[in-house]
Amino acid sequence: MSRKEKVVVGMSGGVDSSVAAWLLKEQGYEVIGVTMQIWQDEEEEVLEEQGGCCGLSAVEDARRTAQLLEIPHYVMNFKADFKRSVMDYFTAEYLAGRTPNPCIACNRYVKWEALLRRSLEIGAGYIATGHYARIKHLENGRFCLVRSVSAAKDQTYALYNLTQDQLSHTLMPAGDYSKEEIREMAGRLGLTVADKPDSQEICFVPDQDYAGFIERTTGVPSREGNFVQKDGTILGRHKGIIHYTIGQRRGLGLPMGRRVVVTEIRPETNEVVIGEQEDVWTDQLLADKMNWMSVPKLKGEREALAKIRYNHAGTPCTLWKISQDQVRVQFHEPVRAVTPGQAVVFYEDDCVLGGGTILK
RNA sequence: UGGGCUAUCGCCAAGCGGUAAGGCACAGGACUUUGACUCCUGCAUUCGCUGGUUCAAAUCCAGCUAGCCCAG
Repeated sequence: MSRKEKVVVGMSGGVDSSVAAWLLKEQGYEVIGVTMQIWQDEEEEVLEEQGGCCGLSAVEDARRTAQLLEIPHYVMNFKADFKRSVMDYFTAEYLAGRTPNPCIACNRYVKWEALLRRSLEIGAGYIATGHYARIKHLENGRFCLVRSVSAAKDQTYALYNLTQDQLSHTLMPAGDYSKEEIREMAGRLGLTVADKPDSQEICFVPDQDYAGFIERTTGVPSREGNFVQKDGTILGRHKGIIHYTIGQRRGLGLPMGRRVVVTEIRPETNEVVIGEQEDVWTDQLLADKMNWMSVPKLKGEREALAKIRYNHAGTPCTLWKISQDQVRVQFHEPVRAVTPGQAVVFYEDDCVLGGGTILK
């Protein structure tokens, strides 16, 4: 007799992963719900009202949902992995003058590495999440992420860094539906989390003060420095480079009479360069730490659509390999605020070609 | 202290007798599984001070105070 395939669903306590668990159960899988403890201290359930992909009353919500779906539910501790791969990386990047994307690191190293490993250990063949993305097994044997059916809610950008091995053990049932449909299903199922707000912001910084978080965890207050113009003219004092990112205009406190923005961060001299809005538009970038998805590697020149941040519709571009791990990108039209540390993800139609980290 | 000029929200700045534009900054909200961006809303019962003239003054007059410029 063929036993049902076992799949571990990462249940955050939100609507998406809850419905994902139900969908998989409907599809005949033996579903096991797992809630990952990644940063929150049990006692701190106080701040956790806002909802979130990785926080809170998460455990309670997930447990209740699992009960309703009649699937087993476990809580697993991944705090050490999360601290090392996400929080420490996050802090180090900011201190180096770059702007990290913690969600991408969390997906790659915590959800799809630590969780997958443990899931395989307990006999599961797959892990699944509530991400809005689909996975396609291509004719060339590669696994590739495909944008979710609704362009309005597509999370492939944050998942570009998954490896082939990880993808081969992954299911993303939510990608076949729109957010509205998911909520509707949750409502029909009577899930209490049906109307839970979407998660947002950095989950491990509940008060939104990420700079304060960095100062608290490192124990080092950020160092003030100068706001300068490209030519070196000093315009004022800044609160420390970790407070800024390329293209930022609010929070500068510079009454210049016009909207000015951060154009460059110089960790060596602790300077933040201020320029005009148009200075922050460019038509090329350099990326490294490439992860290829639909192809084993890049050869020659290639046309694609590039997203340089989570909320970016994408801009057509041409890319070239300049070394085994780096690519140069020429956009067909200027893009705003290319930011070192952020990810650039390439798409061919709806399929993720690959992606990397923006160098400059 | 001879002459001239200027004093309006944190910064810049309209206003020229009829009951305080605007920009920047700032705050709040929307958007968002990162940071940003963007969008929306709010932001001087008061115009350096004190008197005066007017039905009515930030706008006219006088004095005072402060700053700037030119002479010394």
